[in-house]
Amino acid sequence: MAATGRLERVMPIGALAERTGVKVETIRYYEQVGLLPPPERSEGNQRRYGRRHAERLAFIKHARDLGFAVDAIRTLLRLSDTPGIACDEAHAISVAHLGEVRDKIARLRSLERELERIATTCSGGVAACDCAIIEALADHGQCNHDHH
Amino acid sequence: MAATGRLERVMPIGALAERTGVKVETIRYYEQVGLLPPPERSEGNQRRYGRRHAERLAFIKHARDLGFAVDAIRTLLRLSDTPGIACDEAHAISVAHLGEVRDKIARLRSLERELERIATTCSGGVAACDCAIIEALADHGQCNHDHH
DNA sequence: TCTATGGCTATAGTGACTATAGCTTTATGG
DNA sequence: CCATAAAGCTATAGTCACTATAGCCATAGA
Repeated sequence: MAATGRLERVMPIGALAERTGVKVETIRYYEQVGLLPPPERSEGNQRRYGRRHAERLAFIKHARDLGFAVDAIRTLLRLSDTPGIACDEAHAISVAHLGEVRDKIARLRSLERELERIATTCSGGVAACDCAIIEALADHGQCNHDHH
Repeated sequence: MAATGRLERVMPIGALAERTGVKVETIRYYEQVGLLPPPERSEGNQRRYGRRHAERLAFIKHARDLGFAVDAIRTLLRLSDTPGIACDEAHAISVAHLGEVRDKIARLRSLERELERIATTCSGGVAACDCAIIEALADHGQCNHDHH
């Protein structure tokens, strides 16, 4: 008895992992650090997940893929559980993160340019070279680039 | 006696740190992991560095600033100690690293675009919003972007 | 000689997982 | 109905490249 609905949506951790693309160990880790609430357990103490967990984990994965820190995600999740005034804070978090991403892009671009310079100075195989790459690394003065 | 030259170039770890912009703790860490050879010690067991160490540390710092992994730097340093055939391998390392940097830039650009979309959908403060940012994170289907 | 500053070692903490060891549970086929 | 293989469990340690702490010792300048 106690009919559980037409479709049994409950699944073990491996199925959730496969469905969301998050590794089993990582799911357990997210539970441990309080991102994912502890699910029900089977008689034999194994985790059993439902649709809600799958959705929450998808949220977490998406945010992590976007580079949000676990701590920021904790806040975003809290906001998503409190639909009222969520917007302002969520907006601030995204904007701050966007700023960080843009910073990182700018820094990587400047590294790209210097690496290009370094890597093309000596194209390898040349006997007379001893070695431009290593010299470039040794002598920062050659580079007009401020790694801050 | 035992004249040490016109100029005493020997310095303690703090001076080396200041000169190179690498923190004291990080210098000791580099020694521990075998990037920087153990220097001479004073009577009282304090590290005393010379020009060679400063140069090697500058090499390490520059390479780290460029995003080379400590392991890659170990190889580059080995190559720079073996001037003969160094070039090919150094070139390969730089080119591989340049590839990684370009990958990272591409991924960050696509994140930038999605974050822009997310952050501008709801500009904050709007009462009717509940909340576009959080919905965007919850529903990956909205995003035409493949985080791989 | 006193003292402020700096240096020493050893150990633990960071973030976000990942891996391992040594068990127990569950699903499936005979 | 039971054996077995696959999957799950906990607890702990390892990863990378540092960073921080505690508690002690050395050095330089007044």
